[in-house]
Amino acid sequence: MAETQTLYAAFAGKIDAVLTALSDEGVLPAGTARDGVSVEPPRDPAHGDLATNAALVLAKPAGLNPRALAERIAAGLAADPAVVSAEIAGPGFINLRLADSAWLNELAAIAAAGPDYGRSARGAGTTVNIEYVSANPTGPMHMGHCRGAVVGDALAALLEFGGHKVIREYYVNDAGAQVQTLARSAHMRYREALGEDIGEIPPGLYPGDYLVPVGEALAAEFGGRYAAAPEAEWLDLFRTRTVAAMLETIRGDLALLGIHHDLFSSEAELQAAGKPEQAEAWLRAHDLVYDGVLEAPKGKPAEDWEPVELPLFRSTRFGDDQDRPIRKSDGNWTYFGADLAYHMQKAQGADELIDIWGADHAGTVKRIKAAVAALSAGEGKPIPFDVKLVQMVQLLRAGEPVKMSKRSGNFITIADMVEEVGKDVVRFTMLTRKPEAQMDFDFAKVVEASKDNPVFYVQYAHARIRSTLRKTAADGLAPSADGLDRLGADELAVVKFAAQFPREVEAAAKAREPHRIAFYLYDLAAAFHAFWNAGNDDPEKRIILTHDRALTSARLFLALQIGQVIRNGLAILGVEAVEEL
RNA sequence: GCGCCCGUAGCUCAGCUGGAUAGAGCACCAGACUACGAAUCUGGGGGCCGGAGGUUCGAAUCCUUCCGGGCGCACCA
Repeated sequence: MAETQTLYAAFAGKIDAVLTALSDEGVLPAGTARDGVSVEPPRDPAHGDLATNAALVLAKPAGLNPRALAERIAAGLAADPAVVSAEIAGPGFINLRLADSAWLNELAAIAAAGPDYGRSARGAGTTVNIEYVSANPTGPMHMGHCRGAVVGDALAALLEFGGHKVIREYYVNDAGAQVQTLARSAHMRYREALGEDIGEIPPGLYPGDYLVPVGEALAAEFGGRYAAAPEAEWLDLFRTRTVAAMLETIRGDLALLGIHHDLFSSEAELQAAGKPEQAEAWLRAHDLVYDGVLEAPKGKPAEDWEPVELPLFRSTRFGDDQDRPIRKSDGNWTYFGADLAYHMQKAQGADELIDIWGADHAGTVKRIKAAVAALSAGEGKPIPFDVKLVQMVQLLRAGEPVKMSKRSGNFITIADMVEEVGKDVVRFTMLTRKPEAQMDFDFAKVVEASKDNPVFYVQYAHARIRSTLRKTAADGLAPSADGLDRLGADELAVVKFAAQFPREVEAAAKAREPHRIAFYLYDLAAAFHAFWNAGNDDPEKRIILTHDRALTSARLFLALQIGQVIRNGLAILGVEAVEEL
């Protein structure tokens, strides 16, 4: 776990040192906050290599003219040997131009860190629990689960790379009415396996034939014992068996996407352990749960609405629109009541919680946030908690929406998708849009091998690099850092882009947005392709120069490191970097 | 009616949590292959960042309000 001192981090430190010096001289008031000070590449490369807004941000608290302050800071920075020039621009930006050696050193840093290049200690080892997928264990994973699964998994990897410990968790809803329906459906298949003619699966039960093997297994295990027995004798048993079988299926489906959770938490076990009761008792003791009557729902005509007294959580105190029941009128826990206790349980094993939910659950975000906020007090510590909503994916086939009918059990499964287009395409494509925006997934487009398909574009850049290295290795040419000072402007442009990887990772981790890595990789691939193609116009710019082995080795070294950065980025996304297409 | 998300080039989308003249791809126009992999690259046109106010040195970004689209709004999970 090498922590690389990256170029951007190094300059942030240098700027900070200059500010400290100015503070010592009395130019800056002591204790002036430096939070807003940033170091970033300017949008326009003509402005230089790095820019800082330090003077703009600090001018006001220091009571100074921004440009005057900028001159003091720029003078301090210009003294650094790695800085070729420090110019003041616009309202008070300081633009730095760096010596080529500074960038070439970064290339060496990539080589030294290898797969750890870009890894950050920013997370400071704090534990983040990410709950994602958590699909009901009533059938195979289908398309609707896919995006959240990929986004959650990539976010987990991103946060790990960003210096957090991560718990990947799956909440198994094995306690409600739906899993009882599942058990009854399995019982039908069980009777069928025993030779009974069951005809059509009755409406309300799960018709999918994925339960056929479950029925067969039950028949093999129990024979005819429960065929005509009253439900009370087999319901729990069949539920347990069937849920276990469904979870096996789901684990297999997730594995196809390269997803492996650390923890599967059972709602039934949570309830059996009395966790919701404990939560309720604590909340009642703090006047956060009371017995009350909900208002009739608005917006829809409430035909069958009846006022009933229920135990209500005071979520309105935390910004929700309505207090929310934690138990149903039959005394059982509502989904929310159990989920509340579940979040308390998760908080005990982590410093921070993240839930990845489908957008169709947006309406319940406020209440669960309210619950975690309330329970923070009970845990004696604030529990940072974020719910990431993942919007719908519309499946298309060459522009035409794919019809899916859940009722008939005819839906596109994740296994179908992976089989048709491959894991890497599914994962990368799901990450080429910010999660909160709706998205189309067109089976025809995602397998297209062209530059408007980012997966292939990035893979192609990597494959080109690997292909070049294979070819030169066969000729006895090896990458070498010895002649790096001979690299020119075309090479440096790519290096400068690659050097931004660590800050992209940090920014993406901070924002919890893995899709940024996908976009960055696309841009990095573009920078490499541009560099490559310069060799088409001018043969002297090709990587392989038969008349100059030293320069070839230096360029190979560059290519090797660009490939490394692409691999590191793809690793975060869970996408394999291929050797050839 | 209420809540959440979205609205950026003709189309599909980025925009580094407030920075400089708003960027990519597709499409369109004009170019680059006797190949280190052209599945690529170079150049060009194309914008009231949905509208209107506000906050400040500075707004696509933050606040208010309207318009348009999506999702949700029960003791379902």
